[in-house]
Amino acid sequence: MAKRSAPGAEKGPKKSRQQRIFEEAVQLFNKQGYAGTSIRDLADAVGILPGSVYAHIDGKHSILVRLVEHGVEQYLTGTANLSGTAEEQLRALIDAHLSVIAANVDLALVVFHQWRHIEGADRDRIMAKRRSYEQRIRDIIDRGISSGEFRPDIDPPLAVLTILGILNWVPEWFSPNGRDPAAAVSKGLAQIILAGVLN
Amino acid sequence: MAKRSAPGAEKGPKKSRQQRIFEEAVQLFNKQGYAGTSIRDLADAVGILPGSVYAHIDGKHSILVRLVEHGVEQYLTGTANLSGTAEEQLRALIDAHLSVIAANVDLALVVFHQWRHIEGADRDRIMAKRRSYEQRIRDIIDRGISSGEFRPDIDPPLAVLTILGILNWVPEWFSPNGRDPAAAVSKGLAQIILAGVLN
DNA sequence: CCTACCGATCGGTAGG
DNA sequence: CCTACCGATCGGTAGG
Repeated sequence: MAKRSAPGAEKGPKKSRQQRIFEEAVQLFNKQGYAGTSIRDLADAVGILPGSVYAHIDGKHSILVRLVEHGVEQYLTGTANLSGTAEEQLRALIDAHLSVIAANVDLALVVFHQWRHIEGADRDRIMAKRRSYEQRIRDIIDRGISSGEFRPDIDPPLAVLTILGILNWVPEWFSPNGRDPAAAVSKGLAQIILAGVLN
Repeated sequence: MAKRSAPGAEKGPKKSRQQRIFEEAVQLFNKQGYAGTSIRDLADAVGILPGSVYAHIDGKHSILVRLVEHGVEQYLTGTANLSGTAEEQLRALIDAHLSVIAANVDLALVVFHQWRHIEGADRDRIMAKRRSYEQRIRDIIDRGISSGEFRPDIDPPLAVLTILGILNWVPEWFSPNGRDPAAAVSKGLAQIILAGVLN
């Protein structure tokens, strides 16, 4: 009875049931893992019966692929238009990366932990996008070394992995409701990262 | 027939079947996740029947708890006796941490990805050990700032999370058979980390 | 989105 | 460590 309210009475924007399923999947995949989450768990979470889930999705696996791929793409689109000096570009990338994480920490955790459950062509496609993002960082490092902004003794591949490690570890501890807002974390991490690479 | 050879004929040291189960569990948990790995998978991997697995272990969950707890403890024991200046201690910790990872990258991945499947008292106990390790890093940072070795404008909690991020991201890309030996990675990461904190 | 259901697989156990 | 088995749950489907 309380389920259906008048269309104009809802507080937030209307969410499709499919959208609800994806959102609940993020929480459940995070808590129980992909394999440990059943279609029945998902159905319970959105308030429908197990068989009805298939009216909205192709299968359990396609939920995971869509979540991870969409998640990865956010990092790419957030850093599509970098300009300025290498230092400015690196600062902008750090900020964009942390904005994506902070916007949905749970999705970030799904992206980094559950992608191993994806195989074959889906995995190849997603990995290619991740590598493309890593290359974006690599290009900034190379440019910074060439321009003399960054220390010449830096090992570029290792620097990329270091920066990725710092940034991708953030979802493990960051809380949107914690005492550190995302902007403060971004500023602090940018300071540490830049201190390590600047000439 | 080929299964049982004369006791002295084996190449490596004798491994108990229990040990074999734990080793195969590391691989399987990594590939399929804890929930996605069945007792039957484990039994197949060690060459016994599903029911026989319970002659060696208490249950599926106890395998996970033991792997993760043992894994976490390695980081603590590897850094139990640090001495010298803050810089020396930090270098030693980085080296010890990477030695533990390099000794068993797959176990490291299980530790960092599968601990979420552990709940209750087991989880509390393991998390306490993790926090104890983090405090060990924190103490080094604090000491380095006090002594003037490290930059005074460092945010200690953030520095700890940065270092943990760099180190704990290593299992995601490190290959023991890759072109970078563990010692080279340790040296490179130490250089980058120290550059970020040294005064 | 529900009813009703499928074959497969799950963790685990009794008794040897 | 095997034989033989248990009740529970799994992803997914036909037909409405």
